[in-house]
Amino acid sequence: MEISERKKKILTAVIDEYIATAEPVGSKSIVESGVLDLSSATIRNEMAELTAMGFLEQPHTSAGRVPSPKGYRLYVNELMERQRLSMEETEAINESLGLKMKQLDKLMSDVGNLASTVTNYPAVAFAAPVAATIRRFDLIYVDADTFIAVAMLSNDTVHNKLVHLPFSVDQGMIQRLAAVFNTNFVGIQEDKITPALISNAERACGDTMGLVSVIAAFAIDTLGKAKEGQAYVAGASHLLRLPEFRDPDKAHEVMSYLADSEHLLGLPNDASDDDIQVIIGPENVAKELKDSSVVIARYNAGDNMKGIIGIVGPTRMDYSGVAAKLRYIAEGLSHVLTMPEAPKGFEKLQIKSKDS
Amino acid sequence: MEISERKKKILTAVIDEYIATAEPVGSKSIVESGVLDLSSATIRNEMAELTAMGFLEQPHTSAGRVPSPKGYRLYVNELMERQRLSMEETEAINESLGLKMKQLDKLMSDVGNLASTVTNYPAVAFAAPVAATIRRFDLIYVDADTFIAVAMLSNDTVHNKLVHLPFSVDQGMIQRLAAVFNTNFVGIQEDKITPALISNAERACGDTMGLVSVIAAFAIDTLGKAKEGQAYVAGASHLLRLPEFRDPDKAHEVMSYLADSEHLLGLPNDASDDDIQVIIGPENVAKELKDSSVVIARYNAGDNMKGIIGIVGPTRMDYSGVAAKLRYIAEGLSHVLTMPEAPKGFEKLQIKSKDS
DNA sequence: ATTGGCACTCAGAGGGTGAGAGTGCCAGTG
DNA sequence: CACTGGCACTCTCACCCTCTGAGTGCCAAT
Repeated sequence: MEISERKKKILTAVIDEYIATAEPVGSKSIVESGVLDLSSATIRNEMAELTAMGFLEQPHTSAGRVPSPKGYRLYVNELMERQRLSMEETEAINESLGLKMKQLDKLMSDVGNLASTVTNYPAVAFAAPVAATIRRFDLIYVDADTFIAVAMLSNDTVHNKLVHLPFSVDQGMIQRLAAVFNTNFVGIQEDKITPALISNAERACGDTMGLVSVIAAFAIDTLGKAKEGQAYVAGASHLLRLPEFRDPDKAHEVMSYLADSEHLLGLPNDASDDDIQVIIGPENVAKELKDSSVVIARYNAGDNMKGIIGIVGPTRMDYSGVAAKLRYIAEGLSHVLTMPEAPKGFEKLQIKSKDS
Repeated sequence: MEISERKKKILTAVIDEYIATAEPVGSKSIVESGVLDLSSATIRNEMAELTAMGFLEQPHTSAGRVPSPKGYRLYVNELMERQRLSMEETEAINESLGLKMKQLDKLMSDVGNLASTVTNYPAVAFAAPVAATIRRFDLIYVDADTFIAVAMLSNDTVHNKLVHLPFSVDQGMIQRLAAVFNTNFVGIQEDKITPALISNAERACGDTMGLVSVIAAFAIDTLGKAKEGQAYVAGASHLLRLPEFRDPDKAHEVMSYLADSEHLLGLPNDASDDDIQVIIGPENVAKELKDSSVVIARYNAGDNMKGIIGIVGPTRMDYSGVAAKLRYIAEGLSHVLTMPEAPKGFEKLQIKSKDS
């Protein structure tokens, strides 16, 4: 079944209108939009056919048409025009990106907030789970019963933990521990940290008080976090602004789904494209999102770590605008994150820290 | 104006009933509750007086009574009984607490989640802002153009930052930098980090490439975070479950208020009590919360850092239950956080890391 | 002081109605 | 033959009205 050029134009007009108003679109408003020089009767006939072909839907006999998921899909794939951002928008984004610290794990919640603010939809940001290993290990001696464990992972994130002990250790022991961890725990994956390995390490540095266990627990925890990924949601309350979520039960369903980060990490399973990915309504595996659409962009943070940033909204979403904004943010992020730290003048930093 | 014992009993019955049902309470249901052996007419008279005294309110002439903020206040201060937690509840809380890492800044979101789950209300958790100083500074050399900056603050939190440079530095320089920072930047507050100080430090270690600035920016950022405190919200979607937030506009108002952590940090300004603090409806300074109540508990994390955990809900809140749960969590936390790290057997840690 | 009774009030549910928006179809037209 | 104007038809939604029932306030009786 072919779809004529004219039908495409009508479909586009219907979707644009519906995205703007959230109300079923009648033949008359298409005529008024002026994209086609036809009478409403002709449009009606065409719309009837589009309905028969499954691109539009009719809430009830005497209402206008509403795009179906299939309609949105065609729109996203072919019809929508690539939107450009306004000066204000690009500037706002640039500014936010410039101010941020450059470490992915600390960045995610900020990026989520940024995306949510810019799009007016809830945003989810997460680091794609990777099987990370420890690249480097340090123990910093603070005082007799306190030290800091620092682990740098293969994905370029750094984690630390302050450890208070109920007994004293001397600085030599700390150094031995660090050395042992750097030889035995570096480069291995989480599941390779076995009780046997621990015992070995304990013997190697003469630890009888379970210090190795404490540090190993930290290592496992840290690697576990990397493996599971971590997700943030920002701006969930934007949902309540939208007419399709005025029903509190529906809003609650989606919001509690988003609140559980386990769910979110399942979102981008079919990682493939470099570009924007759009998941429309029923295409979502999760039934809680069957009336919602998700737009996802990926960004790179060095070789080993990928971040994902997504927007959740109703199927009637401003796909074009959201895609443009996400694309811009993701590109900017990749750029910022892969660039080395450029020392700047201090004055600038001072100002920045004040209005943050 | 005295309030008789009998009036108190009636008020308590009205509030308990209203908390449970969210609907105006009539004289008849008080009789049925069986707390007093009186006829509905007598109760009516008493309720009329309670209304005149301002403890109850009437939505309209022929509806039952609803507690006023003044009524809730009396209830919270005098009438409500201290609830005990069930075995299941205490166990659930204990388990969650036991599994957590012991660093306050990493703990907050977890604690928020816990509180929200246990109470079924949205929870906010934040570290009380303190004017922290850096207690200790370390730079870890990774490779020629990469190092890790680690700062331990006076409030016993540790922050790190991975720094990639667009040029090389040698290990000696890193050591000089660390030494300079440890002599010049330790023990001072954020606003004492001036351009003059930076220049001095630059001269002291012969830095011409802005390295000192980069590290100083990290210091400022870290101290700034401590000074501003940091807030997390968990379980905001619980609001939507409640009849008083079925109006999406109202829900939106409160949720977006909660989403902005700046607002939250203003909440506990009048820190004073050691115990639970209850803020009822219009007692809130923020007008967005004028129909909501906030229950706050404080916990200690070492000498210099205080954490706060709060629950936000409608004025019709299960004050007694929420207070009991928060109290329990806060006590447990204080306990866990002030205890030194007790090394445990590895098997336990292994299991723990799997089901987390 | 307490109670049973009664008249009164008022929000909210239920039901009927009309307006308006939109459709489908058909006959007419260039 | 594609397009259009017109018309009958459909259906939702907003509005209004009525009626019910819960709850009150007050009063006379105990």
